[in-house]
Amino acid sequence: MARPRSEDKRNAIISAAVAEFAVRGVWSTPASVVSKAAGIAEGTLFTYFATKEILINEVYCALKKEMAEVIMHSYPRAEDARGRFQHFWNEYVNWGARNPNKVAVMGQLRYSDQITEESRMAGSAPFAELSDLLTKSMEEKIIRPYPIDFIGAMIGGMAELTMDFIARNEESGTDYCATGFETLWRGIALE
Amino acid sequence: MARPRSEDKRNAIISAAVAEFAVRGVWSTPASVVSKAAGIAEGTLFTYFATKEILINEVYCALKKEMAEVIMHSYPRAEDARGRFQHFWNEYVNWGARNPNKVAVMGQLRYSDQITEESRMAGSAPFAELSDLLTKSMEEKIIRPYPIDFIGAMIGGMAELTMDFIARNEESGTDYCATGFETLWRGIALE
Amino acid sequence: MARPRSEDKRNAIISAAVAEFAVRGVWSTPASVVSKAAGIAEGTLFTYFATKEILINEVYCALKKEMAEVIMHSYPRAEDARGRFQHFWNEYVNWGARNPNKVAVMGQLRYSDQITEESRMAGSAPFAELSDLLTKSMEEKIIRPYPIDFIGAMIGGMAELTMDFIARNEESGTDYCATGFETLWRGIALE
Amino acid sequence: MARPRSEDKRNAIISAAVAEFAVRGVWSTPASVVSKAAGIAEGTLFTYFATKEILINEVYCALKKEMAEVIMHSYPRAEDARGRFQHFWNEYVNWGARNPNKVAVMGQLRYSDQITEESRMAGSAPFAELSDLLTKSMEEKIIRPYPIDFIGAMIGGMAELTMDFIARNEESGTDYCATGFETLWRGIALE
DNA sequence: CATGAATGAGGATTCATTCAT
DNA sequence: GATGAATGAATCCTCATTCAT
Repeated sequence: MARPRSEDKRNAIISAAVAEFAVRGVWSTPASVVSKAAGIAEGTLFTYFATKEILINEVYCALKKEMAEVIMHSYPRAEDARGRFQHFWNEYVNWGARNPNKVAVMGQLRYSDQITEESRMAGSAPFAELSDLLTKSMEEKIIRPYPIDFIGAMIGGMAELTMDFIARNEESGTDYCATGFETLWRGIALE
Repeated sequence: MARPRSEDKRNAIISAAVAEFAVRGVWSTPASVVSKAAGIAEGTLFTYFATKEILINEVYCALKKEMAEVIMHSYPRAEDARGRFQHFWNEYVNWGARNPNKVAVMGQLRYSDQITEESRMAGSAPFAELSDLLTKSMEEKIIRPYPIDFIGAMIGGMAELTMDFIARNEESGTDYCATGFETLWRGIALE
Repeated sequence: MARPRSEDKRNAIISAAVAEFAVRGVWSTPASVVSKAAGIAEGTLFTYFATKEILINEVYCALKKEMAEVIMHSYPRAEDARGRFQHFWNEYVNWGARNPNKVAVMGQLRYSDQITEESRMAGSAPFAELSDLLTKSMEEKIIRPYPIDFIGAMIGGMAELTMDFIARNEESGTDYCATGFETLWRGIALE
Repeated sequence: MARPRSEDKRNAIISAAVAEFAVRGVWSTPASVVSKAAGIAEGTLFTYFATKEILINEVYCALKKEMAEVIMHSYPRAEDARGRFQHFWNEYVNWGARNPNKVAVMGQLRYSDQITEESRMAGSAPFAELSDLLTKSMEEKIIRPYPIDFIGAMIGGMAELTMDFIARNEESGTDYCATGFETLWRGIALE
């Protein structure tokens, strides 16, 4: 299967898919709506993504990749553990607050069984450094000795919840980002 | 008098819907699959639930109601705040761990815009006492003065994540229920 | 098949059917709507009329019979041909103008192939005397020597059209009934 | 460019619809029967006519248009009023006699409330010249001063009835077309 | 006999995917 | 490669009729 010509078109499709999926729901959005939103013909979509399921998986991976890029771009390898956690938290939460559509789509996809194991692995790869940070911090008794994936899930879950609050309560004076991080940190940090 | 409408059949439909929705996804499960699983004719489903959307809302309400019953059944009004939070946590988390299907369906439904405002209100009504507990505890400086709905969301989110871990790691020796609660409590409690 | 108990209920069903058929169309009106309008249970309708098709045929016959009764009730056997034609015309047209629902339903049924030959014959029987009048008038050179069924159809068609105009233009000052008859009579009368 | 939408196919659908509607009734003919008769897949019908209701309206307009073309094609603007009326009558009646299916369908659609006001206007537009003829003839005291729409309805009603007789009595020696016109003309003409 | 729940064969669409142009 | 018409299986829902109560 040769790569189709235009990378631009591929991206347009993914963007359109995210926008439509967020509003209409992943499972209720016909492929034809995505292609129309992307400004291409119905059939063209299938030269870029052979099936709708593949498109969905690619959307998932694209979103994960974008997230990773945003977060890792300025990852402060020089700071201490807490600082690095906070950096991760801030970048992730703020990215989510700025991109509620993307968060909504990730929410629909995260536990879907249409996402292949392959996609999940591809999606989590860019976060390896974070995983390292977790392991090291635990060895150094900075955070509590709980199962790593459980802590990871708690961080992720709390962050998503937090970005959701920010996006839905823009006018509120509360600094959900800071509040969320403090709560989490008190929960997992030693001492 | 004709055959009365059977409460059993209604329940069978809801159970079947939960089972199928959990496995195939709410939006990908045809009404015909639900009726077959419930052991009734396709048309019969629609004498109990006029549309699929209504069925979905009723499933949501039924699940919320069941959760509330399980949790509130033995709610220890005599204990102190922490004890009552812990009771809520334990009952909720363990119910979820025992009923991963139901949790999966609730997860798909929670943010769906097919759930009407009416259903949401009906679903949250039985949890009024919990909401009280939250307010009072905050007034009494037992928990931190964060926005109540934010704290509520954190409790709910952490609990769901925890029950998910229990269900998926049954063999593990970790006491996720306790770990989760401690983490949460350190995060939100004052002192 | 024994005749079911209540003649009242039978009539209620037919009235309800006429009312609903007129508004919603014969073919778009579910039997359940008719039974509800008649104030009986869905199943009960079928003890009075075994199938919907039979109900439709019975409605047709009932309407024809009512028309005949109204027209023939005061049929002036003493008058001359023109007078008798005019009587027929007036009674028919005015009945139709007073009962637009019934006219609408007859209009839908007249050419339907769901009306059996049997129903058609039963429906035309009460008009035998009129048929006689036509034959005699032709023999006596009062009306033109055209095929009798053609003249009959012209009378019927003009009358229906006229009653329709009356019903739909109640406020108009025009005496459609007289105008229609004059037009018809000039057309078919000799001299 | 993809396959262009085929005008032939569109026409085939309309023809098939007329044929099936005439035999089975407009409301009792499933869309699937029409598509099969037209030799296309069920889904294809809906790329030409988004809903069955739209198909029905298009059938109505197509029939009206065809009628108008047949009648107006050789409209004798040079002749006197009676001649022009007669031309209209002859063309209309003979077209109807040759196309009993189309007449049957028009009969079902004429008073249906599924025909939109838009369709009715589109359908009556080509007959404007006829409407003029009516108005002028009345001003010139050629026909009687009755409401124009009433006269129009009488002409139409008598014509339909006449074409119906021709179609159903082909073997008969009677010249229904002439008989019908004479009857009508005596009825509406002055003098 | 009256009731209305139960049934399941349709019926009008919808939509992922294919394929002629 | 791009297009969008063509396809037909699948879906939600309707409704005439049956039958348990």
